[in-house]
Order: sequence, then structure tokens, then C-alpha cells
Amino acid sequence: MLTPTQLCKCLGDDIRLSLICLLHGQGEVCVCDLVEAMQAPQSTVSRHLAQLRQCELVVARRQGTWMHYQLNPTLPDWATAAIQALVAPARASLNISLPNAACCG
Amino acid sequence: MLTPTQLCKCLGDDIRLSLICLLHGQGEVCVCDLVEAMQAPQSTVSRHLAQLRQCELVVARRQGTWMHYQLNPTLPDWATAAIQALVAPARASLNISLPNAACCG
DNA sequence: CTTTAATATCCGTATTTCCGAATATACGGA
DNA sequence: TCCGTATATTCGGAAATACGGATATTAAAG
Repeated sequence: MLTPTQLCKCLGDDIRLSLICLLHGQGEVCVCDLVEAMQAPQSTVSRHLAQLRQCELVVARRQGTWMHYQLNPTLPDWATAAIQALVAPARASLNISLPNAACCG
Repeated sequence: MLTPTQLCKCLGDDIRLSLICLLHGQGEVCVCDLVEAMQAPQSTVSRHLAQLRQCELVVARRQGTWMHYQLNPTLPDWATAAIQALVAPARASLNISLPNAACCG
């Protein structure tokens, strides 16, 4: 089960926090869009996504070769509240630009 | 200035998160009480307190040989909100027991 | 000015985390 | 079945972090 320490460890990294920001309030986003938005190597983004999945901060759905990620909609309330508090200032400090167009249908 | 990533890094450690829990809602607490509550070597507690000070999550006041720590009362609102969301579940998962009696006047 | 108590800092070591190229896997289409 | 695309995992090495005993600092007291 997710602990506060684990949540903070997960969010205590620019790439992972950026990914959470990209997913927050966005429904599903596919990996290619995340990779493009992050401007980081695919393996790096994928590794961080795996870590977020491991902590159950995000859930993934396969659609053909594409994977669609979204924030875990069943997070405990305290985690949702903490993320909610962090997203806005994180977007500002990390300069998050949402991917305007989906790479895949 | 404190960034969300920094805040999460600071809170993403059992000892530091425990210290924050011990200070939250408590006004000032002196180091000896924190060391006793943590059951960790004094140098370890002091090192983590220094890190929390560095990020400005806590402030210290010297009174003779004692140092009194408290949560920084001028944290940005988003940081206060995030900490607020985390403290209760952290207390539960980390088994935080508040020091009942102050070691120093 | 020496001693004692409280706390901070130093330092070598152990552990963890991060990176990205290379490789593997999963899937759809030809 | 073979190929190409999307994504995940592996792997070795680099960098960051954590640890705690030893030592330094600060201040009060004698």
C-alpha cells in the first residue's frame, strides 16, 4: 500500500513530478506524447513511468502497441490532496507544457 | 526558494518525514526530544534537521545550549497544504509517538 | 579558564538512485 | 511468418544520498 514516504520519494524527482503534472486533469495520455513533452530519452521516461506504476500513482492501459497512462483514479484521499497541492506550483517551477496534439489517434 | 521537487525530496525519507510530523501542530520542540522520539543517533537527527533547515521547512531558535525547532511558519500555502495532507497518514504509517515530556525547561 | 552538556559538522564508507545505450517484448500489418 | 513501431527492461557505471563514530562548536556553570 502507498505510504506518504513512498509518495514523496516518487514526487521528489523532476521527471516523475513532471509526468504527474502532465497527467493531472488530463485523462489518458499516451507514452509518445509524454516522451515528446519531456524531451528525455524514451528509456528514461519509461523507467520513471514504471516506478510510478509500481507505487500505483498511475495506471496504464494498452491499446494495440500504444500504452495510455492516467493518474490512478483510486488513490487514497490524502495522496490526491497532496498531489493537488503540488501540481500548480510544480507546473510553474518545472515549466510544464502540455502536449497540444495527441501523437496517436 | 522552495520548489515542489525539493519539498518532496525532503519529505521522501522516513526520518525527515517523522521529524516534520513531530513538529507539526506542536510549536517548538527541542532537539533532545526529537532525538529521543526518533531513537536514532544524534548526528543522524541533527544532519536531517540541517537539511530541513536548508530547505527552509523548519526554523531553529537557540536558547542557551538548546536548540528549539519548529515548522517554518512562513511556508508558501501550497507547501503547508501538502504537509497538512501528509501528516496524518504519515503519523499512522511511521508510528509517530509525540514526546510526552520536554527534556528541557 | 576548565569542564560539561547540547548540538553541529566532518569524513570515510555503504547504499541508493539515476542515466541512456542496447536489447527485449508485445502487437499489428503485410 | 517476417517486419516495423511502440514500449519495457537490462546493465554497467556515475552521481547523489545516507550512515554514524569521531570531532568541533557553542554556551552555561563552576
